[in-house]
Amino acid sequence: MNKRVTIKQIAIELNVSMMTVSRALNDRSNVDSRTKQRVLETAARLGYKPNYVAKSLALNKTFSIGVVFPEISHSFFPEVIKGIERVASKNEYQLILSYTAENQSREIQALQTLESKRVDGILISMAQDVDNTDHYKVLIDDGIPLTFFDRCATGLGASCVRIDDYQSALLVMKHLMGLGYEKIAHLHGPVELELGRQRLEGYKDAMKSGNLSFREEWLVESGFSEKGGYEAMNNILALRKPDMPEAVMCVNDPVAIGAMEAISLAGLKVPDDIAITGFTDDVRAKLIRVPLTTIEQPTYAIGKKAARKLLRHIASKDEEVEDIVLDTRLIVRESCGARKKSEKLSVL
Amino acid sequence: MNKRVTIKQIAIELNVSMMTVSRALNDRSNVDSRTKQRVLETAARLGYKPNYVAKSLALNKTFSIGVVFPEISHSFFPEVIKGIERVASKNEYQLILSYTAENQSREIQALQTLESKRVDGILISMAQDVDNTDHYKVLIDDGIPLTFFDRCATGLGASCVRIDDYQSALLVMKHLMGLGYEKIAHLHGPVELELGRQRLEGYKDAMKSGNLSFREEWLVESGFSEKGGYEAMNNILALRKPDMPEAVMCVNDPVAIGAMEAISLAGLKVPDDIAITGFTDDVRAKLIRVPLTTIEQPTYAIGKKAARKLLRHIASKDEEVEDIVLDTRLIVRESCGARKKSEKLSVL
DNA sequence: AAAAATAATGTTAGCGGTAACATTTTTTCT
DNA sequence: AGAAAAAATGTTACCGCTAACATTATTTTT
Repeated sequence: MNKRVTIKQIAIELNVSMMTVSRALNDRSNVDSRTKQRVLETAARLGYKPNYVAKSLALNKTFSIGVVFPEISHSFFPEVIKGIERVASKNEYQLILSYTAENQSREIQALQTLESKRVDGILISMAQDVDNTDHYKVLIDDGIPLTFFDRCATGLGASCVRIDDYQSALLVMKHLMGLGYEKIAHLHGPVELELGRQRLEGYKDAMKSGNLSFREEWLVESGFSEKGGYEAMNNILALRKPDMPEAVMCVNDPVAIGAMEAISLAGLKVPDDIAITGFTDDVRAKLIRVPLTTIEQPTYAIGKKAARKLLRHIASKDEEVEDIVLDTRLIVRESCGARKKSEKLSVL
Repeated sequence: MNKRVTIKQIAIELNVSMMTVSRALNDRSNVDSRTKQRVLETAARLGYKPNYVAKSLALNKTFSIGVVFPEISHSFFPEVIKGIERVASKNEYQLILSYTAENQSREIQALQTLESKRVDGILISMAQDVDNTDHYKVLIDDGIPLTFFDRCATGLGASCVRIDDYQSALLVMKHLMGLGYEKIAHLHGPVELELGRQRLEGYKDAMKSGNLSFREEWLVESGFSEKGGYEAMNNILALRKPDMPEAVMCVNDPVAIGAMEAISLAGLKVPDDIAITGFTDDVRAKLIRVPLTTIEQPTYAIGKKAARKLLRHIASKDEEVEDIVLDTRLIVRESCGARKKSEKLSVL
């Protein structure tokens, strides 16, 4: 391995100053075009590779943004990251990814490291068990642009790109209630997260507006995983017959899938015995035995919008803090019996 | 935003030299314990955050590794990355991710940027359309540890973590042939990739060893996507009846899923009319209407092993170059009729 | 208690690049 | 042609931190 080529060596080679070389390499205006030419040639000949570490130190800018996310196994976050990557790479930013596994301490650790790496900004989707926002405040106080996506912290003066969880929950509930379901349960996400609260509120308000009373036992926290959904559903299934809900609105698709598994193992059928709804439109939602009625989120767009917003925050300290809310869409499949009913109708 | 706290400020505050502060912060042995105590306290009080950019420049080490991968939408790579992340974060390395979208020029660009960012090493899975390996050689010549995973370039003296594609292909073929299929087609991946060639060789050798003749029309390149599988399958379906294969071995699950779509749209049934096999065990494989017989890869383990190997290369220039081959397993589901047949058997 | 060994701290220089200002060269203008 | 303006290049200092060597303070040894 040859010693790394530096600007200095190019300068010596051409008998000019380092600054001239630097200017030529960065395509500044005030360099003689012939000089620039010679510099470029020599750089190529010697195999010069700029050292971004040194450049970052001198410029106090790293051209990298941190992306902190809680989960990677399911389809939502990879797709969001793809959107982020698209925008970042177009703007010559690199992504430093940190996975938190839904764990607050890992999240804190990740943010500290990213700050020490002096990333120019951070995109973050909160971990499930985050119970306070001090570690975000530190970053904001230190002037590091921070933009949330999907799972946002409120009241910190940071931008956020998300869907309208409350309205989307209403959408789902309207659908269920329109199909005549009255006893509706909700496997909800962590109430520490705004997203969990909003979907829960949507559920409650929909029940209220439909004059439907609900039992406390119909509210079970499930987290966001299949396992959580499975266990939460088993709590529901353990209820006495008269207390058993006819439909269950799940906080997301993995939970819904876990719940369906529990229902199936209990010898019951979806949607005949219990209707199920999801949220997210996981790749699996349309493929499972009973395709899942769910909310479609503009996943890729969330990533792109979030990245764009962050880049604007990076470009200007005065960029306005925004709460960007993207539209969702209800996808009706078979897990609530709607399709079947309409099929029946068409047969009539 | 307060000005950033540096070692210098701590040094002035305590009236010691910067070196003493540096040593204390890095927990070196030869610092008076009381001094160390005072430094740590002051650092905490002032809100000192180490600047890794400066540290990296001084030490010529960035504690970050680049991960270059071609696809993120399906489940394979996210799972591998999860494995990589696990090992990296345990060793206090950060991941800089670069997504190439199966595109060689993006791959080249990504590698250049990573080199300029002076990552300590790079993990890479080749893009589909890579047709030469010069850009890898540059890195290797520059002494940057490079380890391939899943899709490896051979003959470059770089370590590689992968499965045995040839043997796995044989496994699939043996299964099909054991079920009595003789007219077997293969939707193959790009032959530029070792992986594509190996699976293709496995197919050919299996046919040969079974004394089965095959037509050239049964070999169709499909790439790695659903769309590619769909289109390639349509080529097969356009064959005259007597030339039609009874089974199709697909290079991976997305291709198999695309192929099944094409078959279904052609009004045919899997496995009754045509049997299908996949490769990868995508999350969807067991969920689709006709669950897919496929090869299970130790995805997470590939990530972990690759990361460990790379870290060892980083730690020592003398680390032996290895070709690490992990075991796979055939998962028999219903897309070849095997399950059904055995069910029939049990009824008898 | 003086010499030797050890521990603690300090000094200098450099990692590779760039901003800001200074100087020299070239061009433009009257 | 000489002054002024513009263009090209050079010099100095610094970004924040650490290695390597130098020095000073402390402890150990006989």
